Amino acid sequence: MNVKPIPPLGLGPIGSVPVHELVYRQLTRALMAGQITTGRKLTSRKLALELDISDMPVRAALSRLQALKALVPLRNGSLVLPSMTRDRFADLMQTRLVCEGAATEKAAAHMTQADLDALSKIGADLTKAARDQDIDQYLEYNYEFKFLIYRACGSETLLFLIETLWLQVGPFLRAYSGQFGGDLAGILHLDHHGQVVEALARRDGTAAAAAMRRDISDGASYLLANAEFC
Amino acid sequence: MNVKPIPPLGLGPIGSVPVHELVYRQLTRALMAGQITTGRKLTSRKLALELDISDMPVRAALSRLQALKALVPLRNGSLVLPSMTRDRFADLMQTRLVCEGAATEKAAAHMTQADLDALSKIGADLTKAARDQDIDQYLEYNYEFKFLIYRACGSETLLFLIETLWLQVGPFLRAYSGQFGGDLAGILHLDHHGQVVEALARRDGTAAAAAMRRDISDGASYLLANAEFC
DNA sequence: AATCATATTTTGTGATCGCAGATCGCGAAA
DNA sequence: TTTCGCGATCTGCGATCACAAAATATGATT
Repeated sequence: MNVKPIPPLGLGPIGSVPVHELVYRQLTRALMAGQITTGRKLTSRKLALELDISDMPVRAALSRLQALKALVPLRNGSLVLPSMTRDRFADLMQTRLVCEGAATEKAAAHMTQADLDALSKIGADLTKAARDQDIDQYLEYNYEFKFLIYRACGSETLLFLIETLWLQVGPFLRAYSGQFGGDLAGILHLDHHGQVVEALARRDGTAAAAAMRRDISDGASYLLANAEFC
Repeated sequence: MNVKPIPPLGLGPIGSVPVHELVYRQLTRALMAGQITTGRKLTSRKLALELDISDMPVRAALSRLQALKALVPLRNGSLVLPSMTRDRFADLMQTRLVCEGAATEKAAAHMTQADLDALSKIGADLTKAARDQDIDQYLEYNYEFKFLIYRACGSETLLFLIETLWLQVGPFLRAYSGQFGGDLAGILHLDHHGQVVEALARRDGTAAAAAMRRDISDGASYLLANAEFC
C-alpha cells in the first residue's frame, strides 16, 4: 500500500466570516468601548441602514447580545441598552468579585515570566494614566491588565463568564468617565495592581486574588458613592 | 381639568409571546432535559419543518443558544451540540464549583423557613431516588434541590451565569444516565445534601458552600472516572 | 393652549426567495 | 476494493416582502 506523500501546501483555511458575525463583533466592541449610551434603542432597521446591509444579519447579532443580557427587550420587543441602577451595578460587581477573584487565583499557577513582565509594564502605564487624570487611558489599561491575568487562568469557561459581565458593566464605566470630576489618583491610594503583580510573581494565588478583590471592591464602592445611576 | 379615573381593570398585559421565544424555550428545555444527544446537528430548516413554521424564528433561537455556547458552530456555520471532552467537562465543573459555591454561601442569609422545608423534602426525595436506582429522578431532584438554593442567593447575575453552565453540562449528564451501570447509592455515601440543608438552617453560609462544593467535586470525580467522553 | 382622535411612520416578526458553499451519494476508473 | 469525479441535495446566509402592533406626528375640537 502506497503511503500518501505529505500534502505539499500547508495553507490554512480561507474562512470567510459571515456578515452577522462582523456586526456582532462591531457591536460588542462598541458596547465595551462605551460608544453606546445607556437607554439607547437599537433597532435592526436603523442599524442595517447605517451599515448599508439588510437587517437580517443585524437581527442575528442583536439576538446574541440579548442572550447575554447585554441588551434587554422592551415590551414590544425593541432591544435597548439597559439602564444601570444601583442594585444592578452592585449585583454585577459582587459577581465580578466571585468570578474574577477565582480567575486570579487560578492564574497564579499559569502566568509565564513574559506575562509577568507585560503585566508590570501595563501596571506602570496604569499608574501613569491615573496621575495624568486620563480616565479613558486608565480604563483601557485597567481592562488590559485584568484580562491579561484572566486569560491565563486556564479556564475557557470562567473567562467567558467574566467577558459577559464586562459586556454589561463596560458601557456604564465609559459613560461614567464622561461625568467624571473627581481625582483619579485618589482611587489609587492603595496600589492594588502592584500587590497583584507582586503576589502573582510569588505564585501566591490566594494573595493575588485577595488584592484583586480589594481592587474591584474599592472601585465598586467609589462608584456607588460618586457615580450617577438611573 | 378632568382627572382620568383610575383604570378600572388592573389586568396585566396580554403579552403575546413571539414564536422565536417559544422555540428558544422549547430548545433550552430539551437541552437541559438531555433530549438532544451530543454531536447532533441542529439545522434551522429541519427544525422549522418539524415545528411547522418558517426557519426565521428558529434561526433567532439558535443564535441565542450559540451566544451562550450551548451550541457551537461548525466550519460551515451549522450549529451542533458540542461533544463533551474530559477537559471541557473538568473546566465546566471547576467553574461550577466557583459559581455555585458562592451562590450557596450567599443564599444562607436569604433562605426562608418555607424554602428550608421544601429543601429538606426534596433532599428526602433525592435520597429515595438514589436508593431506588432511578437516575432520571435523581437528576431531576438534584436540579430542583440546587436551584432552589441558587434562586435564593439574591443575585440575578450569578444565577444567570449558573444557568448558562447547566445549559452546557445538562445534556451530558442526561446522556450519561443512559449508559449508567454503577451503583447510584454509592455516590451518596457521604450525604452532602443533608449537610447543606443543615448548614443553611444554621445560616452558616461557609459550611453550606463547603458541603455544596464537596457534592459538586465528588460528582465530578465520579464522572471523570466512570463516564465515557468523546 | 391643552386634549383627544386620526393619519403616518416606525419596528418587530415571520415567510419566502435566491445564491453559494458544503455535504452526500452514486457510478466510473484505477 | 479503493479512489476519484460529478451531480443532486442540504444548508447557512442574506435580501425582500407583508402584516400587525406600537410609536409618533398631525390636526381638529374644546
